[in-house]
Amino acid sequence: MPSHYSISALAKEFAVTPRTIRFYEDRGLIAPLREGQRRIYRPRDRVRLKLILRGKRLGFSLKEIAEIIDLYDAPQGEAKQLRALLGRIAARHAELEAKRADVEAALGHLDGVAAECRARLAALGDDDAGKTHQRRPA
Amino acid sequence: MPSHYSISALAKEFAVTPRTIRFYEDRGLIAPLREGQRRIYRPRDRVRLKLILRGKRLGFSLKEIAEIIDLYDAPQGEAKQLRALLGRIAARHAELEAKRADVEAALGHLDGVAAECRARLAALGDDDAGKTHQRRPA
DNA sequence: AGCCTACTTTACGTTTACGTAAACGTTAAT
DNA sequence: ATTAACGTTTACGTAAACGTAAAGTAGGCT
Repeated sequence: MPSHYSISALAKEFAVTPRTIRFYEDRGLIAPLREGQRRIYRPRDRVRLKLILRGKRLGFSLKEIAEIIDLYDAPQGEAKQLRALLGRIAARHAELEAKRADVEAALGHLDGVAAECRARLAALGDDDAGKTHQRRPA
Repeated sequence: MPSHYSISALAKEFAVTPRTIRFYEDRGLIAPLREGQRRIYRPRDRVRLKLILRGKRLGFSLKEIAEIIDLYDAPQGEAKQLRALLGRIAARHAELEAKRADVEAALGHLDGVAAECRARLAALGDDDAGKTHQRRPA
């Protein structure tokens, strides 16, 4: 595991363009070191990029992602601040639980359609309708 | 449960603007009846809207959502088409599973930060650090 | 030296998903 | 009869998240 990366190395690893990574930096989501003009990414920068992309996959905006990542990077401070932090964490937790519920619902719906689909296939006299997902009949 | 809805009724129920609903229609995601000029939404249109908004919350584009909803609305056809449909359903299923994994990972990460946060609170001599999420000490 | 490759900044272009304003029709209430 | 509430179409505006092109820099190879 390298101790630092070039922008194109990271871009390649996560299948994004350098432009994208620079854009995230412009929005304050990531802050690599500089060696002259060039950007040097440490492992922690790599982790941040990973978190950013996961956030994107979950449908968060870059602004929201910035707030979420800040949660991770700020577990210092006094009791009062820590309490406030816990509050914001709880809020994000609730959001994620809601998102999980959405995923479950969508999966349930989809499985329902799949079942109906296989049923129709079976009704058409297809003898191997379960190729894709069904358990083998005992 | 009403047998049909006006655009503003639906808009209010789902906390979106009429403009949004018309836009979805423009993109072919929904197709209400017309009574003269006015749009009349049946329960099935309401369901579609619900599915659209869930898709949005999960980070799908309207184009992807259109394809997904089409899966739900097309479980007819011949064996060959049904098999193709099952294939597309399986692909979407995999996407959703991946999304679920992302949610789980994010929740895990978040819980880790929360735990660390509570630990620091405790270390600061705070006696009630678990207000937000922790189980009561026996 | 000359060229290639990777990196940089600057800036304008593009797509998606709507917001917003204009101008108008229909029904219901005052 | 007029105002209000709700609906319609058309069209331009906008924020987010990049794409893309231009023009320059810096190190390495031959």
